[in-house]
Amino acid sequence: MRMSKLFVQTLREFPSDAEVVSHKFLVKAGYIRKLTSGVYNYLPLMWRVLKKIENITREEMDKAGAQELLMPFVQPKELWEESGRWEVYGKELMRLKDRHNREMCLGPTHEEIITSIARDGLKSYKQLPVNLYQIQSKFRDEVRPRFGLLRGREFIMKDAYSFGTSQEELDKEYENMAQAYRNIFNRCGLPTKMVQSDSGAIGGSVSHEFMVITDTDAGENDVFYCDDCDYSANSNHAVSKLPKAVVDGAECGLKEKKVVDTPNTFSIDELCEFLKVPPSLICKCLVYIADSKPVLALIRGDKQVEETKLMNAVEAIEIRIATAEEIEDLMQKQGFNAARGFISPIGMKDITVIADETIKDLKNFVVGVNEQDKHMVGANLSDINIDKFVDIRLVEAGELCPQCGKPLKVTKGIEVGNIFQLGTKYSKPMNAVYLDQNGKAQPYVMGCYGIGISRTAAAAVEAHYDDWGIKWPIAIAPYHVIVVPVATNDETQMSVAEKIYKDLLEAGIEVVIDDRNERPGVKFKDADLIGFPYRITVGKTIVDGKVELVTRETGEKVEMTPEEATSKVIEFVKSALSK
RNA sequence: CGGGAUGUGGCGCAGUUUGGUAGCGCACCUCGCUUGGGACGAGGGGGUCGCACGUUCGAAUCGUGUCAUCCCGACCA
Repeated sequence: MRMSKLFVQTLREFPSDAEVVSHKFLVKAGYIRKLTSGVYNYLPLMWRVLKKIENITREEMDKAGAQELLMPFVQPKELWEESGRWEVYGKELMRLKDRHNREMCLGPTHEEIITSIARDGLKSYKQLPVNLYQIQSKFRDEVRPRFGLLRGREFIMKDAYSFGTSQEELDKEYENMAQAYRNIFNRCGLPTKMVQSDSGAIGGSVSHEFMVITDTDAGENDVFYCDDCDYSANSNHAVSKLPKAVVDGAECGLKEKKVVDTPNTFSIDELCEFLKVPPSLICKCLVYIADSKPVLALIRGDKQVEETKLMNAVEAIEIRIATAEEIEDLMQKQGFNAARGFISPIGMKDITVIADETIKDLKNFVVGVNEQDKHMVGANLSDINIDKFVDIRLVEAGELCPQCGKPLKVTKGIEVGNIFQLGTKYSKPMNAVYLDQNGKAQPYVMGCYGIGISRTAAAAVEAHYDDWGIKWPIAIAPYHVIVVPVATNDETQMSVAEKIYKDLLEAGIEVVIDDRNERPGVKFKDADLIGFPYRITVGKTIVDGKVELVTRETGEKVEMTPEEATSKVIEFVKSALSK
């Protein structure tokens, strides 16, 4: 490719609306352009990167025995009603009507469609197991799209779905996919961590996420991990053992149960200060709204609630903390007069009370009594009605690994892939069945496996960049090398550059020659920004028969003959791609 | 959904307070000059200021409405 004809416009400045490095550089280097909120044009350079990631994914999926197909982007409401998700999916599902006023949606994921395909085509146990996948655009109408390609509304995803006859078969395919995913991300030059996670709205039981660990602020997930063993988990799923804390009020002189005045203690801090007790002695009571019903969550005062865990505990689809008005409303209905800071399960009727495991160990503790400016001290579990004890606690760094007891660490991660065990969550309601050996109809045991292709590209930038621009791993770089003649009006430089260009092309290397009549500074800056893994500079030193080979990743510059540079690049690229 | 802010050529911005018919840098075109880290000079093309209505002799500028975009929050009693 000739740089003079390459469709790319690099910008002198970062776009004003970009926050994270991948967004900034992808726009500045001319890879993407925003069309509307959360929706981007993939310009030629970007499309080359995306196709490379797609192809690596495709090769590894095929190698793992999966079969590619392509499903429609527009889907009919009827299928979504069968699974029950038309009602529960919420506003992220982009709904529309056709000219006949029939309701449709844009696919945010394809469980419904693939299940309908499977039940039409997979009638016998003899055909199973099967794994089908596609690579396609998805649309999710995010509340707040941001971070460029990392959290867009339209994005490219590889989604695979497996169908089998048993949990054993699913376990096997799940591990098979986990290995395929490791291969894919390794080949993309992106080290990932496979972490346990919550299965969220898609449902199912077992699930893992593949996280790219970065030091940039683009990671939206907290990942807890242990250096001493293999434990790692997303914050919505992580568990831990707690270090020792004061959990018996007797240690602070709170042996006797009584209600005391605690004026203006709206927060845990204020309450602790007033009563001279540590926060670990307080039974914190939070009001949540789960699917528009209030629930009470109890947790030790020094700990925080992980909402996803709580959501699962009450089997809700949506959960959020109650507003001041909702609390007021609740208190009125319950016949109490107390505001935030004094809410309590004591005396509440007809309301679900979920207590975190940390509450179990409390003795002679402090808890509200639904009376303004009062708390009960020396309280015990027998004073409270609790529906169930569940771990609803948000893990914090420094707490102890559930497997080996060493302190856990936390880091930011970008989720680029996930795998779920769906079981019969979709096959049952959609009556997607096969006939077993006995001729009996059985629902498929399903798994689903996703990779955010466009997000992976952005994550690669987050993981590989410097002040000057992107440093693509060779396997997913739009081109492998750029040949830069410093002065285009110098015949020797140009003819040597053209020769190198031609030789590289013939060797199957993806090469760009910067034939623009620009000053060298412009060419070098663009090359660094766009992120070519290698640059061969043909300049003045050509009179000594030397050109310069620059490695973008390390910045290393070596002088050598044009022939040496050519064969080095061929060697480097071939060896990198064979990995 | 709540709060804040912004919409002026492809990108980044000034002008709006104190209405007078649009400007700067980059990018783009032409010529010259230059060629190892975003040169320079000269000339040039492109926008009616998100949109609508209104006030006015006159609106980018004032008013009302509307659309869009971005940031923060939706967080712990």
